[in-house]
Order: sequence, then C-alpha cells, then structure tokens
Amino acid sequence: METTDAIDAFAALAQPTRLEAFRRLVRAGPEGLPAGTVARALETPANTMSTHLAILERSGLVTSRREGRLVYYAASFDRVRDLVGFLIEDCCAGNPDMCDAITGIAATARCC
Amino acid sequence: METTDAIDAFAALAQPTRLEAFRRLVRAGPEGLPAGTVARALETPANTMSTHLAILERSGLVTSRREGRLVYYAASFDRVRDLVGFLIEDCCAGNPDMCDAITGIAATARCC
DNA sequence: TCAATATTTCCAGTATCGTCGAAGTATGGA
DNA sequence: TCCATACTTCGACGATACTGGAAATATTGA
Repeated sequence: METTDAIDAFAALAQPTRLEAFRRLVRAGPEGLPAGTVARALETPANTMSTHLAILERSGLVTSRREGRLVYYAASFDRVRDLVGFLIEDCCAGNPDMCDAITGIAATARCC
Repeated sequence: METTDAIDAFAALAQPTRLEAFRRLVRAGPEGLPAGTVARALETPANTMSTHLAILERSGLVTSRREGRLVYYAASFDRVRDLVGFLIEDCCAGNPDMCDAITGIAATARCC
C-alpha cells in the first residue's frame, strides 16, 4: 500500500456519516447493503450518501455491484487489513513481546 | 471508543505529514522520538510539526513527555488497537471463517 | 541574570471539504 | 414507449484545515 492510498482511506473514514456507513457495511458482511438502505438507516439524503459511498469506494474500503436497480456496497476486509498493516509496519522489528497491544485486535473487535 | 474519538484519530492520520510522522514513531517504539528529530527527518518547519504532533496527541494516537528541553513523542499501540477494534467491531458476528482477512494483520505488518 | 536551544502558540492567507437542491442516468414493469 | 424507482452527477454556498512567519514559553549552561 502506498502512502497516498492510506491517506485516502483515513480521510474517507474521518467523517461521521462515512464512518458510520462503513461500520454498517462491516456488520452487514460480504453481501453488503444497497445504497438506499444505508441512506435511510443514517437518515441522510440519497445524493449525499451516494457521494459518501463513492468516496469510500474510491478509497478502496468498499466495493459496489449492481443487482437490478439496487447498488450493493460491501466493506473490503482485505483493504482494512492492508491499511492497518501499513500503519503499524515494523512496529516491533523482531521484538515480539513489544506488541502485545496489537495482537488483541480480534478480541477488541469481538471478531473471530 | 466513541465515534468522535475515532473521527479525530482517522482525521489525524489523513494528512501526509502526520501519517509519516506517526509511522516513524511506530518504528521508534515505546521510547519515541523528540519533536525536533521528527521535524528534521520530514524536512518540516518546527512550528508546523509541533502543530501536527499536537493534533496526533489530542487524538490519543501519541503521547508526549518532556526530558530536559526535548519533548519525546511516542505512538500509543493501545489506541491503535482500540481504533481498529472499533472499525471492524462485530465484523463476523460469530462467523469465524468469515474474517480470515483480519487475522493476517500481524503478518501484513511484519509484526510479532 | 543572560544567551542559546527546543518547542509551542498566535495569526492570517489559501485551499479543500461537506452538504443538498436540481438535474441526469439506469433499470424494471406496465 | 412511458412511468416509477434507485442512484449518481453537477453546482455553489459555508465551514474547516494546512501552512509557516513571528512571537512567546521552557530548559539548560555560563
């Protein structure tokens, strides 16, 4: 991952509506959710949400696919992994006991 | 972690100078680096870097301590863990095989 | 007490971003 | 072909952010 990619991803998440939308997509899993469903859930006008989802997609954090007249957006877990990896790259440089804090991510996220 | 805390943290990382500064602090480990060292490494004026480090500190991503006339800044690994945990919270909702992507974070980061 | 070093705060100019009304595009059904 | 639904793009206003010169603060040593 390049620095500019990481900047785009963090900027995408640094906005309340987009962060909340992304977290909903994370919880929705791989199938994702239609744009309209996200917009209604967050009580945001469709065009505003469309702009936000487009920004999330350009950042690589979500993907989209059309099904009939619905456009489904889904979180990209691979991208999240790469982003976090980029952020903490070489954090312990061969010093395993230094990063206990990091290994607890899954537990903190109630993940897996 | 509250949504506003996460917004502040992502906003702090969504800026090239700050992101690079933070990554240097991550590699520097728990001791951290003096403000001036970071400023010179990134070829950024001291006052500009001071502003950026203050933003990182307010976001909780770094901590600071004074040692003589030097102010050391250090990355907060706990905060990173909480931030990532917040982002992917409930990503697999009892579906362990769904989040293979996440479990590879440590490997991606060459961590531990 | 004075000077040098390290860092922070103040301030203002420029640029970028979030929002949403209005108009445009795409899909499916009648 | 026409209409309704779903979503996106355009455009412009107001708000917020990045930068760095200048001045202020903190620490150490002479």
